[in-house]
Amino acid sequence: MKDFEVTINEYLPLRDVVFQTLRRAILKGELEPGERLMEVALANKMGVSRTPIREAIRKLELEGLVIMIPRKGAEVASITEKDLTDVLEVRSSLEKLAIELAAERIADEDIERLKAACKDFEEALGDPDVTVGAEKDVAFHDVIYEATHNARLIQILNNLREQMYRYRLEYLKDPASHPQLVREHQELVEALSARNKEAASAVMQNHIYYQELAVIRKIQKQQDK
Amino acid sequence: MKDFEVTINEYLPLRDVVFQTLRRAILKGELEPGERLMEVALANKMGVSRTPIREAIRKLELEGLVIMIPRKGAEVASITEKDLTDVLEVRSSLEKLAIELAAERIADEDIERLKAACKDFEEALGDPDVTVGAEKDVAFHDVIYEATHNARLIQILNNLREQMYRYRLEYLKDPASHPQLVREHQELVEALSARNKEAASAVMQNHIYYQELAVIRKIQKQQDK
DNA sequence: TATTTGTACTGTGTATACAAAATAATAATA
DNA sequence: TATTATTATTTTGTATACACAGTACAAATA
Repeated sequence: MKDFEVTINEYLPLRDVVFQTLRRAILKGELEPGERLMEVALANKMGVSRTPIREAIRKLELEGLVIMIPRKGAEVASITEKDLTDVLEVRSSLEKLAIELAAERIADEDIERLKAACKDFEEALGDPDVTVGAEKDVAFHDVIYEATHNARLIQILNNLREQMYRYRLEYLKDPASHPQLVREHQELVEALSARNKEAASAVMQNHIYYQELAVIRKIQKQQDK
Repeated sequence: MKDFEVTINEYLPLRDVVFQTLRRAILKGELEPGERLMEVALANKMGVSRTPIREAIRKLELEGLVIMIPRKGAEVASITEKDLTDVLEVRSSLEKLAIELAAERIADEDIERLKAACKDFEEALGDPDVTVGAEKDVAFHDVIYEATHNARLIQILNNLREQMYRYRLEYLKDPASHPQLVREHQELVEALSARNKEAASAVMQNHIYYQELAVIRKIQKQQDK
């Protein structure tokens, strides 16, 4: 009867569908900061009742993506440059921790996965659609995250990364920077293969630093206009 | 009419009351890991309907304090030693970041607040009720957190600290360690006053280290029994 | 006896109903 | 005309209702 084991696994409560949808919309900027999230309107638009909407909002609230005004409802939290630099400050510190832990703990098979991910990224840069490259970049860094074997660290880093979702493409848009990115990835692979903590850390700090510059430049440009 | 401006401010939706209640109960261990959170039962016990209960559970879910089993409901997440060491690993890294940022950014008036908090803590250690000391310890470290002027960092650190809520008293229970704690606090005050990043960082790392030892000892003792 | 089928029951997932607060709009008054 | 009262309207906060999945247990069947 094996043939009928179709994966009907993908069960998701409506609240989680709504949660992910709203989350993505906020991070993409489709829902603008300050915009009110009105339950009935959203419910109608998404073809569900208020209940799943409200439960999704509870999660967004805890994540800080929406703020609640008592008896007035939820509105999209506005992200200031300060918010983002705060995130970047924490993130770069934790990225440093992650790469150091990874250098200590990475398993041999993960090194193989890392090499593959590195190659994938390089190839993806050829694609005119930058999102392809962005995805492969995420995948590469995910391998490093997982090599830390610290679930909590991974969770926080993923969250911080998502906070910057709408800027994630910035550092890939300029093809002139691609060779450097590839080189840094390769250096990371090398350093991790050699379990060289210091080298890996140094490369990573540089790697992150340029991404941050790109993001901050972008923010400031946005604010000017 | 000033006289009647009694702070009726403290409006809290039921969902948040429920959230805080459950959260505290889980962190204290009153709700045991693996225990099911059944909505009607909780609703009856707390004298509310299922709705606020469910919304509170959504937040607990995102925080990782409960895990959802599809169509079966929520149960209290079990915290393993691995979970806690993961938390500690991240926390000590971020405490290091925090103290360094604080050393760079602390304002003069915050140094005064810090000195006061330091004294409060010392006095509180005389109290036979260790929770008093714990509170003052939290207050002291809060001043340092705030001195970082990084809201996101503060939020994450507060969260990590709460994860260890049930172990927070361990390092205060042995009076023999009190002099060292006080000394370290004083050294932190000194280093921060002098804006000496390296010194502050060194003291903090030591300070955290011993707390971690106490917590880990406690966990292992719990697991043995 | 072992296995299946049916049935009742429990509890979640979602929708709807109702009450109270906030806001906007309109009428009334000085 | 400006300002206050009054009334609708909108929207949240909370409670309740209903449908369906999951489970346990008993009856039926081989």
